[in-house]
Formats: sequence, structure tokens, C-alpha cells
Amino acid sequence: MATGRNHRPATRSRGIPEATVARLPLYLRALTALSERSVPTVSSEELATAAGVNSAKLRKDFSYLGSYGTRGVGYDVEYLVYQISRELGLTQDWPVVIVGIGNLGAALANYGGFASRGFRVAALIDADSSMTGKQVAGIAVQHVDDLETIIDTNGVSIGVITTPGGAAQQVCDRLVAAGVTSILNFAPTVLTVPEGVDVRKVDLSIELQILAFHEQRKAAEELAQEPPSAAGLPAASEGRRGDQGPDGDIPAVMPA
Amino acid sequence: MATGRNHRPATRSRGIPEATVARLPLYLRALTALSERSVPTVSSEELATAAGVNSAKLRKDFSYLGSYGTRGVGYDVEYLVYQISRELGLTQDWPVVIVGIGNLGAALANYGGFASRGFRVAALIDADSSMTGKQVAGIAVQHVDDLETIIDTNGVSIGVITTPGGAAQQVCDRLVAAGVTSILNFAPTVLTVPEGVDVRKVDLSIELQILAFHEQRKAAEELAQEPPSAAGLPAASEGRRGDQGPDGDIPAVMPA
DNA sequence: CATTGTGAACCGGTTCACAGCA
DNA sequence: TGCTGTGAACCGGTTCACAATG
Repeated sequence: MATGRNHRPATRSRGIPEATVARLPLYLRALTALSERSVPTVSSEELATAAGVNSAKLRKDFSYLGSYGTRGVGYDVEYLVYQISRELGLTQDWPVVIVGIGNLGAALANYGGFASRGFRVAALIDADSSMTGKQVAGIAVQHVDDLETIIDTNGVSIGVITTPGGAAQQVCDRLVAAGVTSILNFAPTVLTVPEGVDVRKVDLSIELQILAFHEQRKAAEELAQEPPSAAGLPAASEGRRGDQGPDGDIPAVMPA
Repeated sequence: MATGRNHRPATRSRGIPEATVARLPLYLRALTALSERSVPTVSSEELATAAGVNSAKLRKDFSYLGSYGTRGVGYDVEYLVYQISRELGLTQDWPVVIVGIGNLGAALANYGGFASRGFRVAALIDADSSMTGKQVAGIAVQHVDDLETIIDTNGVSIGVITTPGGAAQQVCDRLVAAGVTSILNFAPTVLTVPEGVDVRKVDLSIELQILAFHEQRKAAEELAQEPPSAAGLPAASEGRRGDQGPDGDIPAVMPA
């Protein structure tokens, strides 16, 4: 999931590699912070450090968007914020529905960063009738029976699934039938969707399991490294900002 | 991150590619379901479908673990569950701390799939004194002042950060100093860690932004495709199970 | 002359296609 | 005969290194 995706394998959108797309939000976040500090320009080196990537990668990424930098100087922060926002489609705002208002669904509904940039929680949907009408994050929960109507009247094309695993595929089918074409899935389930629908998944337990794998390996190495020669200091390490997590690639959180 | 990771780039652990490691939990989940239905064996084709990958990839993945299949027959479900669990380090259980008990932290604490496989919530930690002592998911919240003691007495090596972005790096530093070597970061922040510490990140807003990008592209294509010839049915699509989301690769959810 | 933009080498991972084996 | 295991081709993405340039 790493990083996997869901697109036509051949002709890529407008030449922007998927890996680059996955990093644009990271650059945007760093640039927004600079913008708030009224920094006028950044070099690829500075920005790369802030975003946690190396500068060559960043420059190559930006080269896919066009030549927005100035040699000898760097990039204009405001201009770049605008270009990336536009490229990501954040100049319009996207109504989003969240289906499954358990602990996680409620947490997401309350998530501040939602509204800030291009997204708006248009509706909260739950199958439990006793939830209907309750306010969560200032929004009244609606019943799943009305899912199709809600999608339609709000013009929703992005859905977030935070239901238990067992309900996810069914909810997904209804979302897609109602016109949703992008789904963010937090349920621990592999969703089957028609061509043209994008699915990304976020899976807590998978992330933890990947960490456990490496954790175990570290423990094993520690034992194995004792015997050889110098059992001294463990390779003095300065701070780094390595690539962090999936890109794609990868985990689902299931509400209780 | 897809997937990106945080490891020495050269000598890979025990020859198991990172991309394979990221898929093992997926296979394990599918196998566990089969096991519960008492299915004795599966072919690579069946299991691949259940896990949402293609069979060649699955076979290659398994080949890194060893030759656990039987030609002409398939794989023994129970045996494979055991081998993958062992490989992922899930035969022992990992005490985990969650730092930042807001909406999201509470949601994760309540997440059932936690305890089920190898993980145990050893402690909940929050900086807000008014939270101290409160029960969340049956566990008393402890104050961040005691972080080091908690890590130490519980032998914790995996930490989950669900604090606001501003506190994440600081919490991370303390976790690492106290001995944590694997971190799952839900805060929208790039964490800097010393060599040898693994960080994976889960970022809601990044995931949504990636979806928005593709959503926008679809809309643009629709317009562009109208002009040509046949504006008929949109390429009849049978259900697929594509790769879904990051693997690696990559978003952070920030509690309110 | 500092910094971008990019061709070319490199590398991990995926897919293909078939040999090997129960 | 059917399915696994894997070498080889392929491909997207990363890194290198330097030419281009404001």
C-alpha cells in the first residue's frame, strides 16, 4: 500500500506520478506553515527538510507541475501554495459524508483539519436508529435509510466509511450506487468497487503489525550483534526525517 | 510510504522486502477468516482474491518466507497463519501506550481489534490533568508527567501518538528517550527520530487530499471525453479488488 | 554563483511465463 | 494434471550529478 492505488495502469492522469501526488499534501502543509510565518521564498533544500524528504525528490516532484522555481533563489511560497492547492483540487470544497458514527466516526467528525482545507462534513450517517438526530460535532446524525437522498442532495462524491468491518462492503455498494466515486475506508475489510471508483484504506492494526515486524527484527539483531567484535556504542545517530508510513499503502481502524 | 519506511536502506532485514511485509497482515486477516470457517487449504488464487492482490504477487511474497505450499494443492491455512504470525512477531504480545486521549485516542483505545492480535493497551497518557484517573475503555488515564515511568515499568516499545500536531514532536522525543523504538503517528507532523526508531504515520487529511486530486481528474476527464465519439456507457466495469490505499505510504488524524 | 530542472543510472517491486513437483 | 515456486523482463520511482539560468 503501500501504496497501491486504483487507477488505469496505463495512461497516467496528466503525467503526475502517483508517488508525487501522495507527497503534494506534505509539501502543501509545510508551505502553509511557511506562509503563515510570512516567509516569501524557500529553497528546495529547506522545504524538503520541512516535509521530510530529500531535495532531489522534491525538485523532481515539482518539475512535474511545471517550472515554478527561480534558479539561484528558490520557490515563491504563496505561488506554490496556490499551484499545489489547485493541482490537488482544493480550490473547490468537497462535501464529505461519514458513515458509521461510532468512536472513530465521531473523532473524525470533530477533526478540525477537515474544514480548514477544501473539505466539509456534509452529513453523518449511522445505521443505529437511536443515534438519529443526535448532534455530533454540531451536525445531526441521519439514518442510513436516507443515504441515497443525502448523497444526492448534497452532491457528495467522497465518502468515509467508519463502520464495523461486516457492514463496510454493503455501505460501500450503496455509496457507489448513489454516485460516490472516492472512498476512504477505515474498516478492516478489502472493498470491491467498480472501475472508476478510488478506494484508499487506513488500517490501524496493519500499521501496528508492520511495526511489530520491525520491532522483532531489532530485538533479534541486538542478540545477534552481541557476539561479534565491538559491542560498543550503537552507531551514533543524528536526527533524521525519514519517509514515514505508507503512501499509500495502508491501514484501517475499526470502531468498537 | 507507502509507503516509505525508516530503515537502513542497504542490507534488508532477513531478505523480506518491505512491500511484502506490508501485505503480510492482509494475508493474515484473510487466512484467519478462513481458519474460523475451518477451511483446511487455499490456493494462491483464492487467497489472493480474498486479500485483494494478484496471485503471482502473493506467491512471490510467500516464497520469501519459505516453501510453505504444496504444488497441485495449495497452502495449509493453519500452518500459514502460524508462520505469518511468527514472522510478524505476533506470537508474543506487545504492550502499547497511547498518548493523547482526545476523540481519536479514545476511539483507538476502544478499538476491539487491538487486543485480538498481539497487542495490548498498556496505558493511556494525556497532558490534561483533568483527564487523569478517568476511565477510558476500562483503563485509567495517566498523566504525561509519568510517561517515562509508565514506559519503563510496562516494557513498552511501541507508542501511538494522537496528540495535537504541536505536541507530537515533544511527546515523540520523550517516548524515544524512555525506550520506545516504534511509533505510530496520527498527528499531522513530520517527526524527527534517531536512527533505529521506526515511525509510521496515518494522516486523514493527506488521504482526503489524494482522493480529491483523483476526483478532480475524473471530473476533468468527463468533460474532455464528451466531445469525441461514443459518449455512451462508461466502460462497463466488473467488480475489482484493486490495491487500496497507502502502505506505506501516509496520513495523520488530529484530534479536535 | 546559488539553486533549479532534468537526463541517465540505479533500484525495489511487479508481472510474466514456465519449469518443477505433489 | 494442477498449482506452487521462481528466473527474467518490465516498470515506476528514486537518486545522482550536472547543465541551465535568473
